[in-house]
Amino acid sequence: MSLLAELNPQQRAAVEHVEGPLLILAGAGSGKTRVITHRIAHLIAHYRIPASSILAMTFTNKAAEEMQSRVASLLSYEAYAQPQLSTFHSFCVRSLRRDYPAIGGKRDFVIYADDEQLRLIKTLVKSLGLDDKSFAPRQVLSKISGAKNRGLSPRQYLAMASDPKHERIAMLYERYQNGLRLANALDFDDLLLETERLLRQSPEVAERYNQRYPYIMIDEYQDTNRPQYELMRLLTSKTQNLCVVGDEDQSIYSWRGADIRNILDFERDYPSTRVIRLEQNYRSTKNILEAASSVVANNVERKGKVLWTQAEAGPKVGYYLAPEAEGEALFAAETIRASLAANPSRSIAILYRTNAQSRLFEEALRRYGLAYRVIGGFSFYERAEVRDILAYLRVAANPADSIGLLRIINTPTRGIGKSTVDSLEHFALEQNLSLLQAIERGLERTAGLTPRALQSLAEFYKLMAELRTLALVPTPVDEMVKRIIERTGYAKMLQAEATPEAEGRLENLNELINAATDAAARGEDIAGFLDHAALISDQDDYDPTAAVQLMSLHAAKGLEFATVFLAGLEEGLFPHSRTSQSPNELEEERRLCYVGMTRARQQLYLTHAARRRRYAGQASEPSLPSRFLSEVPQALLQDLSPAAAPLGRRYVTEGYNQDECPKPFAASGRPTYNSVESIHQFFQRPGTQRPPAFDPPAVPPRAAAGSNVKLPLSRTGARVRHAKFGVGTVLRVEGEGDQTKLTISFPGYGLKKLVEKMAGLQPA
DNA sequence: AGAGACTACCTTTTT
DNA sequence: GGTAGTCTCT
Repeated sequence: MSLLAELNPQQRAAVEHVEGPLLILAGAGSGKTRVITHRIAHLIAHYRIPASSILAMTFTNKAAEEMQSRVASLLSYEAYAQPQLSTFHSFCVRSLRRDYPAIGGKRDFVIYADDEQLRLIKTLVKSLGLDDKSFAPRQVLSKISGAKNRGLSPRQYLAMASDPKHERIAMLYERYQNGLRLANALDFDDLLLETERLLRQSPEVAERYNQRYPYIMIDEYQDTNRPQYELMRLLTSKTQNLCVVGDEDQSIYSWRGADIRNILDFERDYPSTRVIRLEQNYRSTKNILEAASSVVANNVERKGKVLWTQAEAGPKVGYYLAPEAEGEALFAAETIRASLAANPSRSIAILYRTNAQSRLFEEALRRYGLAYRVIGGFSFYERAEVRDILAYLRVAANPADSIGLLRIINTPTRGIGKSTVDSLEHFALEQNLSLLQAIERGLERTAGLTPRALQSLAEFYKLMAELRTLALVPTPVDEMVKRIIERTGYAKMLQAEATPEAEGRLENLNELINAATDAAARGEDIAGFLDHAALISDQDDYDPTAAVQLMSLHAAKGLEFATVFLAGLEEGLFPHSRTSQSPNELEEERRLCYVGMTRARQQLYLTHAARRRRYAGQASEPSLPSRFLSEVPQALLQDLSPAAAPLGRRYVTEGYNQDECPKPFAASGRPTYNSVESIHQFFQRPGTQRPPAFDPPAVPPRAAAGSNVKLPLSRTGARVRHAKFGVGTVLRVEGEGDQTKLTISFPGYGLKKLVEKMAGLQPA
């Protein structure tokens, strides 16, 4: 049958495997997604397994969607029932919303994401009188999360604590869980752990789920953590028809609890496992594959699979050393411009280790008038105004949510200040009440509050009571959102501000209303909408239509591009300084490098800068080349750096300092990266041909832009049309002449800052 | 007592 | 470049 015809023998074996456990070790670009989607389609079309019996877990919602559509396109008819494709987390939310009461849980819990978790930790750190420098909320949170993922209760954690600091963290852990419980909230870890508990403690539910999903598949298996593993075991205790797909070389989430043992132990826990290796790479050229393989070969902890390809060698891997980080970005922009001029539909990505690096690339691309899209960093649902309105919605749905309440109690400002909130919090803590209850009681007995504060509180309470009533009716979620924006005075506050920023925020709120309208149309209620907002990730924004994509290396997992720039290859940045202490973490960085390199189909560029400023502040500091660079065989590289710069010598040695450059793994007795001297020599080699240096578009001094002739489009309020974004409204005009930059609001795309000259705008 | 200006400190990666 | 926390003015 045609489903199998286009597969190689290993892929085919995987697709035809039906019963019993199957472990697919799939190298980068070996057709992993293809195998999963074909297998699902094959199970349905050939073995007549009902689609509804198949459950496939992915890492992101986007991946789930994509698989869904690929499966649908493989099946010649419209499947009546869809296979269940979802992330672990959304699967858990659905399960708990349905069956949590079976173990005494409440269905109407809220999900505390990052923001709320941190807020809760912060208040706890403060309430225990601890110093938030030695107990940095972020760090505390990750310790707690680590403990949870290892299955340790606060008490067990305390028992293991070997110093006062960890004893305190155990205390915080206990109070944190308590805080969640009081707020009727679950964090991301709890979603998994509580579902696990559900399946363990309710044999009836476990039985039902086992029967419901006799066929289970897991994608990106190398990035699952221990609770996910347990969950998987519980779901497959009956049939063991479990197929997992992973690649230990692409395991990059151990910091989030991903446990490589899940791959290594699989064969032990499922003794009848069949193992299939996919080692033929269909994605990249030989040069790219070889370069990437050489890097990852420096890892000790791996099964050591060898990828091969029939593809041609392709161009060499481009190498570029810029004097400054700005130059690195300009090189990318210039190269992209040339590449798009030759082939406008080429997909291009700039990948970096930290999201903060995106800024320079954005500026360079804007300077070249190139359209781009940033994945990650600040997502829509992380914007303050969006989170504010969502917090109103959450509290309306769940009045116990004190963290949410704290967020909105004085936003927009309504005269409930810090000291009022402080005394409310004290009161709530004393009486063991939620904050909203505390307000209610406080109003009754005016507990030591000023008349003015009481007045404001009474009004706020009335507002929340009204919203609560609406939520109970229940009111459609888009109606709720509109009502909140109106009734809280949020819209009025932003209108009054009358700045471009406020305009943008209003725009975002409109987007939120749109999102809510869509949700309502899909039949989602308030809780459903909130779940959706909490579980959506930046990567779900991924839109393959924009030519240039900017994202972190982590966000690039699972994607591919014709051209990839891997930027910031500098010691301390990549590998990141926080990781180079431990061999394990360093190996993870190296895998991350491997993941990044293998995203490229035809052309890969490795770039770094000799100097870089840590913050937007002044001092730029010397950077050493990343050890990963020296792990790429020299023969595969083509040096594109500007001829003018005396490479290597100056940059590499200047500012070199024994402390900054961690020693090679002396413990293992064999150095895994070259010494500074050899890097030095490596970059010294003569005779490389260099292309002529390029001139970035010049930025003339402001005063020099003499002509005050304003193009007709550059006035605020003008309606313009853009080829990609459609019709939008000009919100702000900066600069003059050729340098005129317009901030334009495009419905559906948000705010864009464009260089007028380059953007090709038409009056609309 | 609250609101707005000012300043130190910061940044890994994210479901 | 951004934000959370502190200081100062109303």
